[in-house]
Amino acid sequence: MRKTVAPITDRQKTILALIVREYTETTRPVGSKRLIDRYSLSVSSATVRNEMAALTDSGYLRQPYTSAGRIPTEIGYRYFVRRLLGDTELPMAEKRLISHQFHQAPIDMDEWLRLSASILAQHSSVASLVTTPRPERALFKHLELISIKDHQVLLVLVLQGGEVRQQMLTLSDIWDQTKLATTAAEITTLCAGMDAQDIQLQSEQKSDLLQDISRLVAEMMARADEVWTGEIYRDGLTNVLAQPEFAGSEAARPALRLLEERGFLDEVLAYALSPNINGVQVMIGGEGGWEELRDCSMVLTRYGAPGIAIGALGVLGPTRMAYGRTISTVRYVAGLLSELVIETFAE
Amino acid sequence: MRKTVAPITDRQKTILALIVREYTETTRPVGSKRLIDRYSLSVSSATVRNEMAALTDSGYLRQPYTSAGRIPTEIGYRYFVRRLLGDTELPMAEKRLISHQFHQAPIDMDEWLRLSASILAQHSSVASLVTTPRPERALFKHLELISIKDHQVLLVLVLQGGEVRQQMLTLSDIWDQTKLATTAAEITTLCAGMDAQDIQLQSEQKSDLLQDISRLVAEMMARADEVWTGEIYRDGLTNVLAQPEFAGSEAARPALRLLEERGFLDEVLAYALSPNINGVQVMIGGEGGWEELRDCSMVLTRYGAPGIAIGALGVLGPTRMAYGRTISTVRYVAGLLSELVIETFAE
DNA sequence: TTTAGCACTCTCGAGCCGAGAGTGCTAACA
DNA sequence: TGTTAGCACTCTCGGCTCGAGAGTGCTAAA
Repeated sequence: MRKTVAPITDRQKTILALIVREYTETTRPVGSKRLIDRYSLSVSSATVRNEMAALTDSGYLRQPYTSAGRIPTEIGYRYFVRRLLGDTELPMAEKRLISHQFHQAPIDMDEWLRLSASILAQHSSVASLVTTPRPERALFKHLELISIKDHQVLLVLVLQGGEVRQQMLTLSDIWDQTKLATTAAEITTLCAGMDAQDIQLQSEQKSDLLQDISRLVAEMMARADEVWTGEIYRDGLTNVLAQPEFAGSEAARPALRLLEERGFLDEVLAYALSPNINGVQVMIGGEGGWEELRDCSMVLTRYGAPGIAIGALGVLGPTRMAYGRTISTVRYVAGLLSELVIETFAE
Repeated sequence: MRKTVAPITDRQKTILALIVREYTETTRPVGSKRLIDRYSLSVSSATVRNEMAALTDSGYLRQPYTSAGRIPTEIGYRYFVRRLLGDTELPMAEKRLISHQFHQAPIDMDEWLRLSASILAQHSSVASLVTTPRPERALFKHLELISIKDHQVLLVLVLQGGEVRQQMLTLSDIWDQTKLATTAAEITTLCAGMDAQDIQLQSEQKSDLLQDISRLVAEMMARADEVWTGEIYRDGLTNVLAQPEFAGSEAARPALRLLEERGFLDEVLAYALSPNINGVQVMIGGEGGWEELRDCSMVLTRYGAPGIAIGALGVLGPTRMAYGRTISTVRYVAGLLSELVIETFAE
């Protein structure tokens, strides 16, 4: 299996790239004849055959059955994406189109996210995934306590960056709105700009209602840090089903099923958001160890700005996807969203 | 086509019910022989054949091809659901199971809704749909204005019932936090318990910042009334794909696609929420005029309590679904959610 | 090292066929 | 008049064969 390091000639690179390209377009195994017919290669089909045999030995290609055309293996795709695929830019016309859609929409983060998901899905005929942005570390901004009924109090916590979290709580005693407002104002002053830990620490010196509430606030902020409670916008799930390789087969179902599972989403998002990862990430054929994604790939990236707010977005499609186009679309949309995040949240 | 009014004997009713039942279990056309084998009918297969021929003439049954078994038509299903299907109750054991799952979960409306979607989906192997609850008419509760940066102000609007809506706005002048807080408090006092229209009306007598803000509040509340901006929880989309009648065919894809379309969801939810509709509604085979749902049915209902908060939930599955079971599950989950809404929001 | 030629392999779709399930009709029966 | 047994007939479905076509690997010559 360590054959991946096998040397690969320039001509083999060309052929591999052509096969990936041809296969992503036709969804059929690519033969030597087809290759020289379609692309003006200066060698004969026999030579191509020899090179293809070599690429097959090295693990970059495979044959679905004896004496059929070749299909890229996961290794082949990976090599293609990492080495052969230059940094493709989205054509200017498409950029303009997308940018136009963005600036037409109402100025509302929710709508922008929904729109991003929709654009990604349509543009590459894949399923898309966009999270809400949030600060890397939740920082306290403002607290409000609103009496709803008897013991019931609505706690509204505003984080720096404008994220709002609410929670209903039941107090053991009854407090009137004035008292609640005073308490909220007090905490707002005391905790301004603090993170979960700071608030937790200093809550210990307080007493009574003040202590209870600020401890709860600390908890809410800690939760905001570790679990992605934000919304996840999805779109185009059915695009994947429309792909010819999944037609009439059940293969796509488990992959789509995964997009409904919180555990999977948390893991994937955590990966995309991890600070040591930069740029657009491509996971080919379930690299992450998710058996269900065998015939699928994901293209993920982070967006936003460190210190302000970050989020993740990405795409799930067949392993045979137009990586160049998809990657550049994902990158471009992430760029647009980043700008919007900065405009909206910067302080 | 007006044959639906054709008289139908008791024996025919029995046979229709058995065919629906048998077909939902086996997914195959049901023949006369199979029917008397499986169920102890006191007549011969020839008699059953005669009755089946009559039911076919009347439009309740159809044959996929000459001399095959029978399948219920949409008319057949509709008759079955409206007339033959009594008010089935969920078995006690299942009720207990579901209720247990509910009371184990954390006390958080979001989680409950997510859980409801998941229970509905799993329990009937269908795709499910659950909206957040909200008051029938948005009523003002509390307003908060938080200075974020220079001209940027975060407006947090709390509606009666605890729904929170936020919006970022840019003011032409710079106001400090104290001034903003005073303004917010003023509006909070003035507008307590009002609806969108009242606020709109009285905003005209005010001036300056006060007028701008309260007009904006009125707009936000009006929007809350007409468009469902709340989250819609979905689950089990892939369950539909797993149904044998959709295996290896593209038929289910357009239906699932519909569940991603805002326009469809808005219409369906508006229907389920319309006050003149009561109880569980069944839409068979795209009754609403949605061509994409030809082979699908929806089971929808409202939940919550009028005057407090209401929401909608439902299910989308193949026309051949276990209506009894599905309807009672939908009804039961709606009941549980209603209780939770009342507990949480009642005042 | 490249290429032409060739025999060989394997899939895919079409066509064929028999088993099986189910029907409608007829005639007898209660 | 409603029910039933018997029967000839119909149609699908799965398995089978088979030939066309695409593609290969090998060999030998350039």
